[in-house]
Amino acid sequence: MTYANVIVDLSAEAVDRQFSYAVPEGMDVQPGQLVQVPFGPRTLEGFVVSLSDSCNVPPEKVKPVCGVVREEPVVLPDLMELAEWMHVRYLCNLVDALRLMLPAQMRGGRVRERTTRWARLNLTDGELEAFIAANPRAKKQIELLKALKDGDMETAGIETKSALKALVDKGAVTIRESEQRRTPHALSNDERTADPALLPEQKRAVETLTAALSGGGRFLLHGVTGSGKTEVYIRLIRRALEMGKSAIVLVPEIALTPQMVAWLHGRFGGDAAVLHSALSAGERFDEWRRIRSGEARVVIGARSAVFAPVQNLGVIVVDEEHETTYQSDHRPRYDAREVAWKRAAQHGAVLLLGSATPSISTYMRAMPGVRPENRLALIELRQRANGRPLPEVEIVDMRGEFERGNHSIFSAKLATELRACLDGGHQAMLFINRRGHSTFVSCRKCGYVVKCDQCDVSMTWHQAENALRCHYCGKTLPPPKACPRCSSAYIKYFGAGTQKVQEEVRRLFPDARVARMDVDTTREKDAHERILNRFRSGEANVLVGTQMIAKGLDFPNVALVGVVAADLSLNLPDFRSVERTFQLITQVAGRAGRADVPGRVVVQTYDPDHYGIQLAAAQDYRAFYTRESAYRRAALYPPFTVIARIIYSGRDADAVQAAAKAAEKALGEYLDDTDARADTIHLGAMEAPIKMIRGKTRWQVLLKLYFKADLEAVAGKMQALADEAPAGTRAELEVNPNNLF
DNA sequence: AGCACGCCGACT
DNA sequence: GTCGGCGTGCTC
Repeated sequence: MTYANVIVDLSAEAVDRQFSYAVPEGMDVQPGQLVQVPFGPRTLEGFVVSLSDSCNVPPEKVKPVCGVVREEPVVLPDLMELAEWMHVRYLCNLVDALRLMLPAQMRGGRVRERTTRWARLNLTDGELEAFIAANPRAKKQIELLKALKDGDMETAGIETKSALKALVDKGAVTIRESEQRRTPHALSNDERTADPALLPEQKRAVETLTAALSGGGRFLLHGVTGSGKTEVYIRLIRRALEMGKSAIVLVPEIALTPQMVAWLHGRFGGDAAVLHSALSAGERFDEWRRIRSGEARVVIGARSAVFAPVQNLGVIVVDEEHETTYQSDHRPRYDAREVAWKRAAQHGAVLLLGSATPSISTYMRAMPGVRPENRLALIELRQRANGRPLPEVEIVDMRGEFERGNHSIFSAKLATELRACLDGGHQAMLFINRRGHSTFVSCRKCGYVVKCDQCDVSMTWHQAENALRCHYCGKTLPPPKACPRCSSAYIKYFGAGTQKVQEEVRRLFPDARVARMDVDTTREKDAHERILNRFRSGEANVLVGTQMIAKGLDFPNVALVGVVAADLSLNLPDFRSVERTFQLITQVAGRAGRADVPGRVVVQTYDPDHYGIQLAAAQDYRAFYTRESAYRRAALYPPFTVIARIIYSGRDADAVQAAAKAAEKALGEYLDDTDARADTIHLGAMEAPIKMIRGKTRWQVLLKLYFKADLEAVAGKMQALADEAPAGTRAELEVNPNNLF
């Protein structure tokens, strides 16, 4: 007797274990398959994790597998192993990890191959004539038969369905099915673009990397903006394909990197598959199948593409490695960079992390003294591919502007540069890391600031709908006419967002054609592309935007980049705020001067001496790394410690606080009992920096762990505490989260 | 996750 | 006296 050990497709800790089912005679069940099994009173889908000839469950309890959802296994052995690794690493249910391995719609059999049905003539010429003679009155049928003599027809295109049915019943016509792919892009190989020449630096990088294709290796490609990292990826992938291997390219967000997609498509044509959230269920499924079958061997996608079912993996590229989107913010809370590391190791593949501004923790692994198993080899590209120098960056002290009576959001310097840029027929990008018009609304008499009553954040004024909006829960309010606290009429709108910048450009430069790109203007489908196309074509000559415009864009005619308010991200209550600011300024500055037009960058700040801003302006990553890592080490922040927290939330503020306090106490006792106290800093229970979101009070229990601490054990304990959150409260464990708000 | 079993309050 | 609240336990 064969038994199938199945994980049922239910995400609950209580059922996240193997259940054994008998495999009925004649049913072909394999590991990795999706099957249907009886579970209590109902029938569920489940993943077969293994087969065995015996089982240790009383025989009367064992029920049979009732069917297979798909013939071929959906989770290949390597991905099964990866899921098991994630289950341990991220303290998630195994089923949560398994679910990532296939398109969501595939579970529950909600998508299948799309098939086209074709009608084919099943008669010889002689039989056809005999048919006509025998059925002279069947005009429609005869017409159809004659049409089919010229070749098969799609049944969808045949109007006389009754005639077709009659012919099929008589055996004169047969129906065959063919699989049709809903591939969103069909680029033939002859549309491919040619290879540009490589600089010596790029060439050496490609050589080093391709040498590692046979045995594997881990690399950090640190290349200044515009240094041609993409070209290095492409050459490496090409060599992998030549060796019969496949490649995965991870990008932060497909919608924001249309150019990367276009480049890969242009170079790899039909060998490339794209996975992104905007695909329809059918398209996603078909792309997945193209990868699964080996038809597509280059996969590009956001973080979940790290689970693409490629065979014979040769390389995983993680572009813009420092981006926070590689960390999932919901369960399972995996980090695609870590998963990529693990998956590359499984296959002896090359892992290539690329960035102009690597995260501090990644760069640290490329420094001497790191243990070999954690080590990344550093490859540097110091020159821009076009031979141009990096753009010149000027810092403007906005305090001085204010003293000189310039209360505008543009310094004299930025205004002059923008004027010159437009007069020269060039384009400009203005970056401000905040959407909306005014960032907060406050009473000049009593200092009251309008906050969302559901969230602990100030509300932003949006001009288009003349409403105050909360950027956390989306709630809107009409702007107050008088102060809600002191009734004074002196209500003032402070701070600037993208809308205000756009408005000011229009006011001060009537001849400018301004496009704006932020969450508000890109809600509609394809809006990203439309806005970028307007700018690329020159229809717009100023692009105002949030971080969306900071990454990866390559517009040759951009001569000026303005960072309108560099401090916005600097003063956030998070230990990574300086790192974020440095990355943003460096990245956005890199958008200027990418082709023949020299680039200029103006950075406006109220904190001009801050090292984050100074070193970003100097575009000196190494100096920034040295400074920032010294700070992290001294302040015991990651990557020198691990921060773990349980975040409690719920409508009942007292219950949330009590739950957090109880967990604090339980955790403290655990640390004492296990002698882990010395390896950790127990910061205890406290209100979260944002005390409320969507009407739910938030408390956190914070812990820092030194390297020597047993992370797995302590995090396991914290997960157990989170799982025991009392009714009415929710608890979530976060290990090194993206932000600590 | 569901669903059943099971022990204490307000109601036809 | 019953109907039903949701606490605990089980699903191969």
